[in-house]
Amino acid sequence: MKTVSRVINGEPNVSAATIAKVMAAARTLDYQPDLHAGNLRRADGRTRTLGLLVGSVDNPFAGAVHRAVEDVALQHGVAVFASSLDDDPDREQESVDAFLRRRVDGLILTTVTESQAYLAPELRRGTPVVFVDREPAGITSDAVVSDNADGAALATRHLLEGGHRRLAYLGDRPVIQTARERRRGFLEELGRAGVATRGVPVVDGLHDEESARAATIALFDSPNPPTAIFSAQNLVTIGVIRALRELGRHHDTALVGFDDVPLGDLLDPGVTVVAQDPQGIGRAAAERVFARLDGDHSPPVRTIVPTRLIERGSGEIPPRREG
Amino acid sequence: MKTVSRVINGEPNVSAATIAKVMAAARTLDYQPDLHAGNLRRADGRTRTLGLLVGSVDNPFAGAVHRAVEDVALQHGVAVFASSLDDDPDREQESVDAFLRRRVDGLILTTVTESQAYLAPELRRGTPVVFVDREPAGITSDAVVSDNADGAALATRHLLEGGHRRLAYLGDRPVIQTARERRRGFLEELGRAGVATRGVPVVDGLHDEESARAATIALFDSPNPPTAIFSAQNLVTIGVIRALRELGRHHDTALVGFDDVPLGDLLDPGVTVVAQDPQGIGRAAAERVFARLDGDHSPPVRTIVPTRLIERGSGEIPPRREG
DNA sequence: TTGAAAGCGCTAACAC
DNA sequence: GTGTTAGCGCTTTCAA
Repeated sequence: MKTVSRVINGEPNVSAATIAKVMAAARTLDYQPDLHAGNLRRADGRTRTLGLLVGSVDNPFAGAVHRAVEDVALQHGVAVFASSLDDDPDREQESVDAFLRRRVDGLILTTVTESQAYLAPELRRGTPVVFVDREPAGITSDAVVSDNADGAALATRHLLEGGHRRLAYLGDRPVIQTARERRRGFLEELGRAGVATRGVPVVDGLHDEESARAATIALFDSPNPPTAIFSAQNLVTIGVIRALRELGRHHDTALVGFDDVPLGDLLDPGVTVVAQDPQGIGRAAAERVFARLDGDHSPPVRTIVPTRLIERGSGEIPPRREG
Repeated sequence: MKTVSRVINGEPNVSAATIAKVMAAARTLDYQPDLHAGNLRRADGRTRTLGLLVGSVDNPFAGAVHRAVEDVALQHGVAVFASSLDDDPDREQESVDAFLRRRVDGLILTTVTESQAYLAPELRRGTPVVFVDREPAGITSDAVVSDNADGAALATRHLLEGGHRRLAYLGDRPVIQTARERRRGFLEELGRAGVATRGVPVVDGLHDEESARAATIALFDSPNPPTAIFSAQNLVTIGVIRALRELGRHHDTALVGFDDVPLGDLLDPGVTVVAQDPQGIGRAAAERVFARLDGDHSPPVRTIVPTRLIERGSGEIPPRREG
């Protein structure tokens, strides 16, 4: 009997006796319905599956985003494919293709390609695409991001208010949209404060602890080293901390990082950061996907998840007085 | 023409002209093959999909495992579903069901159920199941684990060799197999060293930073507090560190943790740990799955990934001399 | 309340 | 080299 389908899906109009028989058989055979086979014919065409692309699944920011997405997805009976981007445009394309070939119902993406126009056909087909962490280019779709320029300005203002005038910027590669925004926020805040930006060290292209560490050491190998550092990324902040310790400068050089650092409150000094809210970002992104799936056809939304300054000590170190 | 299939899959015996025509059409229509539809009929029945269940995707240990699994899977063109267990047996069952309904080719599981016998039918069906971090119960299958008892003994021996005799154990809930193993390793090592275990504080059931912090504070609210602590889990270690600082005891109480702690080398004192190798565990587990899929039908293998002691300071603090 | 027939998008097997 | 036919496990539609 093909009434089996009715029983499995809990549809009405089946006699109790039939239900019992089918259930018994299912148990004996360890039957598990094949979701994908059903989806092939099902009216809504949903695979109850979602694709998530993050920086790397082993990075704490991404982990928090992932977890929040999973929690929302779980409530909808949706499973999530997770992949790591590694800031590699080819990997982005391959991951997205892999998701699409598996007919995910929605996409939550951190991207590194110059343009995501390649997603236009999929968007037209009705697949919800939500960008997280970084905003899309060459295409318009929902996005959930931190206000990077604003957060960077907040960090910078904090240092300026502490009396610093010799600041330095250390950040990630400018191909990354958030890196550009954070640098912009830093420079604009200096401008607003009337601090001349020429002569301010702006070191780009740092991607891991080691390059940040080396750059910091180089920075201090100059006649007039900065009294305060704004490090615009996670790993960069850690590299800076290592360097300052090596130089014995961690108690006389102020540091504010963008994005929180694990155990940042237990270090000495505590690490002052502009923290993002990765959980909030993940949740908002997943909710956006499900709203779209539920028929929300309003224009694309840009959701900004606030950042906040957490003072822990390193950002409150006053400028050195020099003779 | 249904020769399309041949072109898409790069099969031989198609003329160049036909290939070109098909490719052009595919491009125009933004065609993406439906992997699942194909799988329905394909001989090998592979979905090129894998299910991974970890403690929580936002925990650093799990993140590293996940990343390693992803890297191996990627080489095989396999996408991975990741879910969080939260040490909840119901969640385990639901996640596994969700994976099975999606016909994953293999399963990599951290479990918390008392018995995983419920997987027997799936195993008989030929789906490779590899247990990670914790060993299976009620069923036999491949497993990739750290040697928990051995690692705990290593940590304990290190403290004993430092001259400590008043040790304390702080660990996770004993429903968790690794927690039991680590406790066993600790107690057995004390026995081997001829240290009486009665009177040694063994605090179980700690699951997060806060409970570990409270337990540590309680420990010091006694006439003869320990001079050395073995904390048998990640978050427990962090809770202990917080408590020791609050008590001003972090420089006169030795501490060795099981499982590494982020930035453990930057704290003061540096955190001595018995580190696991989550990357190695993830890689080995994924390789096991693919070996099984490639036809390896040898008996189940238990792979032990070594732990290692990393001395950073906290574990080398000598016992207090008391008057 | 139940079942039979068709078809989802693809691949297998076998013609042509 | 290319096309045809059948069928994977399910849901849809419609008839009984």
